[in-house]
Amino acid sequence: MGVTKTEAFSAIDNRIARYAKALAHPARIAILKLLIKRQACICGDIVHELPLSQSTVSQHLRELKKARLIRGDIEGASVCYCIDAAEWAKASALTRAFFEVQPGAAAKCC
Amino acid sequence: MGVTKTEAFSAIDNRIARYAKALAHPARIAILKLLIKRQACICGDIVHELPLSQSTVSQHLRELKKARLIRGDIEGASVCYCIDAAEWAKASALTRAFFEVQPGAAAKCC
DNA sequence: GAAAATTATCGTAATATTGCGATGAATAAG
DNA sequence: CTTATTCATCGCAATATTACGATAATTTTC
Repeated sequence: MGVTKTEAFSAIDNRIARYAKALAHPARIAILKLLIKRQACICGDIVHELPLSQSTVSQHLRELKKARLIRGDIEGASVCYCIDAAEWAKASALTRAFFEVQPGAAAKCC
Repeated sequence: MGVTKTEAFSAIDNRIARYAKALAHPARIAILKLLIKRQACICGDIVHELPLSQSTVSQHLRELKKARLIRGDIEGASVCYCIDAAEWAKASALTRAFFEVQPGAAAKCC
């Protein structure tokens, strides 16, 4: 149904999935990398760096905002985006914890 | 268009996005956790552990297989699934590298 | 104030995702 | 051989995603 049975899964699992969903598109990976690289925030420069239309980039930024990974501060006529450090740390920690469980134990199948 | 401009982004960004997409659903997080927890692989036990129908679980397993994060070995009438250790390590490393760039520098906005 | 620049949002189109029941294919059990 | 078990796949319905152009809302510049 294109609709996820959110309530059927744990809060942690939903949260990891939420972060993963935000990263599930190369454009959003590229945007986040840009925001990190320039440290200070960027506005519509992102549009010029990506091979996508302005409206599409805006939509991706909105997705990232929805996942709380970035913030956008209005700066005159333009908007300044940046990584939300707290949420970023949370996403990083949860994802790492998820991947780090039993690093080698997964090797053998049946 | 529901279609991603894959060719417009770097191989690394596409790869991270591919892994993230596989993790972008709580059911798949739960499945992976199960596979890790039981070390050895499982088959349709997954269906009994999740509040989803057999066909839906099968579809999620297929997604995970598409991302190469798991493998499925036929074991008589049933199928044994397990984490693909090599790919798992790659996903872990790429994701970690992505998150670890400039841990604190993202704090300040404009 | 009028024109230009910067973003967000709306509308549309194409495709993807999520979920389920039903059906198939394969092996195991009787 | 027939029947049950196990799993994948098909078909369907509802919704979501990706992308773009057009438009609207701000703000700056002239």
